[in-house]
Amino acid sequence: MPYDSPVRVRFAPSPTGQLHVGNARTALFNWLLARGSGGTFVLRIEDTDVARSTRESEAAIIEDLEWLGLTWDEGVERGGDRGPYRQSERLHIYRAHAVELLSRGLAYRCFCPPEQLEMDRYHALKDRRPPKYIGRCREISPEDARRRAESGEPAAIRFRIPDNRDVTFNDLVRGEVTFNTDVLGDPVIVRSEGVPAYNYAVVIDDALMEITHVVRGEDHISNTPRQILLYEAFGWKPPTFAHVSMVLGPDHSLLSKRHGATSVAEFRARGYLPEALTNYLALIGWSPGEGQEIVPIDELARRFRLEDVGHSAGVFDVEKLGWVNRHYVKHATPDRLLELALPHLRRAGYAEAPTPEAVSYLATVIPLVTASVDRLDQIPARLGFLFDYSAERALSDSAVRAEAQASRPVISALAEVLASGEPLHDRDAFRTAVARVRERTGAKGKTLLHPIRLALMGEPEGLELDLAVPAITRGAALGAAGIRPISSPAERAAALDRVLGALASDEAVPSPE
RNA sequence: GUCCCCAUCGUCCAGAGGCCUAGGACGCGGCCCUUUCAAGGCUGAAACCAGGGUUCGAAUCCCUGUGGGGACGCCA
Repeated sequence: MPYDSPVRVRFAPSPTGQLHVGNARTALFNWLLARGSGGTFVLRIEDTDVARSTRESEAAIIEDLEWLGLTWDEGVERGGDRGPYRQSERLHIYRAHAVELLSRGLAYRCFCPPEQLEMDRYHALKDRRPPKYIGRCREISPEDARRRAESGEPAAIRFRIPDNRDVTFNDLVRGEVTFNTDVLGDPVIVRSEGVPAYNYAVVIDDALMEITHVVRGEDHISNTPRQILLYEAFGWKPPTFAHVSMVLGPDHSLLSKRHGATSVAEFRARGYLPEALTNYLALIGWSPGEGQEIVPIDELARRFRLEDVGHSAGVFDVEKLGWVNRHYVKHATPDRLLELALPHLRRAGYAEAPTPEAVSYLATVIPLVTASVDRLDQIPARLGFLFDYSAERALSDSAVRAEAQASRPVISALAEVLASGEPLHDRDAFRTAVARVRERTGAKGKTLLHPIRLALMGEPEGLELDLAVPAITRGAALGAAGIRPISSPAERAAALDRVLGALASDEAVPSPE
């Protein structure tokens, strides 16, 4: 049995910006572990960086977690009996524990001004020494230190790291890891403003919140020995640690903004589905086995084991995310698709304020293009043939224009047939019209359909005409129903024929070029 | 610089000494379908970082090297 007691895990973001997909993956792994084992998932906000933390970021992160479906049982906005869950509201707790450490001589006051520390660091780096705190204030007597602090001299509190000791822990994903304390340097646990520092606050919180498994990014692995020493100082049993590998960009550096979208919010805005993102994120550094790739989140929770998480960093592959997303888009219900696609259509200016009729029209037309789309924000472009028809633009490519000019008879015939015939409400009506054009011109195959496509859709490629033409016809019948008006097939054919006619008479006159 | 972690196709994973002439997925190429582009189906190319051990036998274990990543902060 992998986990003897009920698992309590946590995700502890600092509200200093958007939720990064790498952190989202960490949150996901925690969530999967909790859900898969009937454990508890705690959300704690680490807002001890007063300068950078904002309530806006906190709200944004919470929104993203909820959107992803990574619900938490205990924590901010949900409560629980081990709160408060915002570190800025736990200052008294940190203070009390720091006083204890101080009185036991396990911590000491440090009066080194920040500028001094910066210099130390600079020189250490220059002399190729580890840039750790050199311990200048280590030996100040507690009495002196207290006097200086009470006289108003700014003092941080540092934790005393013992000399030359091996600290070993058994990492659930990496196995046994050992650090010697000599590489460590005494960390600040309480800043001179009285606010706790990360390495200290996490320990207090994880211990008091009874976290059993600390699952976090590999970038924290070298913080672990310091934290273990802190647990020991308080006589607490450290949790089990599990450091999951990092997520990299295509160039193998840490995934960052210069690689493009990195935040959950951006992916949401681009029209990725939450289940696609969680599914894909789970696939970085882990595999459900049996060659399966498309696995819904509940199933992931059932199969996920920390022991199976890979050891090496993984490159974030937008292409594969796109593939996963496409899968979920294809399987989404029409209603949901409509709801999700509407904002994108609005932004494109295609559907500012659609009437109920227009909405039900859009509901029929959106599924036509979803199979060919990786993201929902690509839907407007795929639907451009409806809202954005222009005979002039259809002919802007010279090769296309040449073909169209050669096919002018087909286009003229089409314009005539459509001017007098029935609207092309369905595919049979369309095929009948095509047959008439064929009879009149003798054209068939490509020479028949290519010009017709160009005339009706304004594009040499795209959706099947059998599907597109009825959609155009029905859209045109709608008029201006809070959407951008759609011109009818008859109007389109006439327009293209007219432009082609103008072109022909222009060319009859020798051009000055 | 010091310490820590890591190392299988371009990418993500499978592989826990013989089942490996290394498997799957994304992507890429080809073919099919099709009036077009996609989608879909089929198919192909593509990897065990190097060198030493251990062993009858190593992608799998050990060592060294190399490469990549992380950390060393009054950021988290």
